[in-house]
Amino acid sequence: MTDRHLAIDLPSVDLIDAPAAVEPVDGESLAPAVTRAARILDVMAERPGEPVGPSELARRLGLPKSSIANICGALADAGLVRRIGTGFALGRRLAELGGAYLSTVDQVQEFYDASRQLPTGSEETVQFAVLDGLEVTYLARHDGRQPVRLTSGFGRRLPAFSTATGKAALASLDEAELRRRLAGLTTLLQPTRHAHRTVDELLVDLDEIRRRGYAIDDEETMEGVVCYGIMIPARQVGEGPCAASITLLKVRATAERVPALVEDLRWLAATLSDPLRRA
Amino acid sequence: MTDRHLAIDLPSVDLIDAPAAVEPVDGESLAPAVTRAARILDVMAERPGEPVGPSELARRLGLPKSSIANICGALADAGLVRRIGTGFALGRRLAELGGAYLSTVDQVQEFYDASRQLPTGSEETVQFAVLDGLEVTYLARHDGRQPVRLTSGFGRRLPAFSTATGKAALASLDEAELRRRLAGLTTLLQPTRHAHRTVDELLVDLDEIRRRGYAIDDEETMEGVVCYGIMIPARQVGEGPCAASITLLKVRATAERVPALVEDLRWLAATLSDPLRRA
DNA sequence: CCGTACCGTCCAGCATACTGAACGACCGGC
DNA sequence: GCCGGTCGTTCAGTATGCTGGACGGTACGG
Repeated sequence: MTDRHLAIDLPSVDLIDAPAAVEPVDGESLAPAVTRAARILDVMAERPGEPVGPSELARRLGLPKSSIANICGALADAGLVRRIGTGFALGRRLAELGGAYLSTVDQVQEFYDASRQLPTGSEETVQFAVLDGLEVTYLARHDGRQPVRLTSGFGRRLPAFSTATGKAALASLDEAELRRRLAGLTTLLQPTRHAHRTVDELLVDLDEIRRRGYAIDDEETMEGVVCYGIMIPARQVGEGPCAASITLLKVRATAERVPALVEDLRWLAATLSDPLRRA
Repeated sequence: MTDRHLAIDLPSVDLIDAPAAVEPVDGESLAPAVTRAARILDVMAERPGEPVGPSELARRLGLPKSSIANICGALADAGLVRRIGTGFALGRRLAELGGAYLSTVDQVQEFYDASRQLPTGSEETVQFAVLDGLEVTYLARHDGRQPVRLTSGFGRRLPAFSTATGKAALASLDEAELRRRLAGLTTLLQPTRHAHRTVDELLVDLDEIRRRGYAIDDEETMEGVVCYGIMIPARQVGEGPCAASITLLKVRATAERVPALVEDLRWLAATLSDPLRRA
C-alpha cells in the first residue's frame, strides 16, 4: 500500500520571516499558568511525538523548571498531554477537543460532502483552509484516488503567501486590511525557490488572482506540486476568509485539465458560500 | 447534495452510568489554573459552538466567576478559545493541536491509506478508535460511497460496551484488567433498547467476540445502524487497545455480505498490526 | 416607561501557588 | 571505574495570582 503511495511531507513551520524579536515578554498578566500551558503545547506541537522534558521546556520558554513540571503534571492529569517515560507529548484529549471545534464549523461538514461530488469528478486531493493573520490553517482534506497523498491531515499551518489557499484568501482582503497585515514585512521566507521573495511580487500576484478569480501555487510550497485555490467567504462570525484548493503533481497539471479543476473550485466555492445550505 | 445524504447524528455523551458522585473535589493541587482551564474546555466541548459566558461556567464548575473570566481571557489570547460576543467557545488552535497529536499516531496515517484499499472494495464507512477506560475515542474515519454519512469526524467518545469498536477492544483485555475497569458497575446505560443492560450480558457478548474474532453492534448505538468491529493491538507505548469498524445501515447488512465485511476487517487488523509498516 | 434581574468587568486584600536552590539518579566520557 | 554534566523531583518562603464584592450595562417583564 504505502509503496503504491508517494507520501508528500510538507515543509514544517517557521516559514514566516519573524520580525527579529523572539517574543521578549508580553501578555502574562491574566492567569499566567494558562498562558504558559498554551506555550508548552505550542512547543510540543513543533515536533509532535518527540517527548520533551521539563528542562528543555524551561530552557526554550525561559521559565523556571519547577513551574513547568507543575503545569505539565496538571496537563497530563487532564489528558491534554501524555507522559512518555519521564517526558511529555501531546495527548489524546486534544484530538477530542479539536474534533469538537471542527464540528462547529459548518463549512467543514459541507466540505466533506461536497468534495466527494465535484462536478467533473476529477478525484484529486482537495483541501479547505481558513486564513489567520499571514498563515492558513487547513481544516479539512479529501484525498483523491491518485496514488499521491499529502501527509498529515488538518490542523497544519502554512504561510499564506506561498499557498494557493492563502493567496486566494489574501486577495479577498481590502487594501487597508492587507496593508495592515503586511506592515513591517519586506522579504518573505521562501519554502521553495519558486515562491515570492518580496511583498511587491506578492501584491502583483494578488492582483492577478483578483482578475483571474482563483490562485495558483506553482511549486511554491513544494517542488513538483501545484495547487489551485479559490476564496470562500467565511460564514462563521469571527473567522477570516476561507479557501478551497485542489492539489496535484505538476506533471499531471496539463493545460487542458485546468478548466475542469477551476470548474470544480468554482462549484465548491458556490456550494460552500450558500447560506441556505445547512447540515 | 445534502438531500442525497442521510446524516446520522450519534447520541451524545453521558451514556455511562456515572457512579453517583458528581466529582466532589479532587486533584487541584498542582497548577489549579491549568486544571480549571481543562475543565472549562470540557464544558465547552459538551455543546460545541454554543458560546458560554463566565457566569454559566462558574455555576457549572462551582468556581468563582472572576477566576473563570481570567482563565477564559488567557485561553482566548492563546487561541484555544474564541470570543463570541461576550461568551466563549472552542477555538481553532485546538484543531491544530489535535491534528498535531493525530499525526503522531502512526496507525492513523496507515488507516487512511488502508481504508481506501479494502480487499473487497466494499466502500462502506470504516472507522478507527482507541479504548480509554470504558469509552472509545474515534481517531479516524473513511467515508464510503454510500449515501449515508455519520456526522462528526474523529474525536468523538462513545461508551465501549455498546459499540463494535469498544467491545472488540474490551474483549482483548485480560480478565483482571477487565474486572478492574468494570468494578462497581452493575447496570449500563442503554443508548438504544438493543444495547446490553447489565455487565453480565456484556461479559457473555465478550466471550462470543473472543470466539468469533470480531464484534457486532446490532443497533446498539443507533437504531437501524449495525457495526462490525475488530481489535487492533496498539503500537504506541502508553495507549490502550485499538479497534477498527465498518458501519452500515441494517437494511444493507444482509447475511451474504457479512463474510466480505469480516474479510475487510481482518485485512485491516493485519495491516495496522504489522510493525514493519512505517509511513 | 421603569424596575428588576442578570450579566460581564474591575479592583484591593489575602491566601495560595510559584519560585529557586538543593537532592538523588542517570548517563556518557576522559 | 570515577567524575562532570544533565535530568527530574522535592520542599519551604515569599511574591503573586486568585477571590469576592461592588460597579455599570443590558434585556426582559411589568
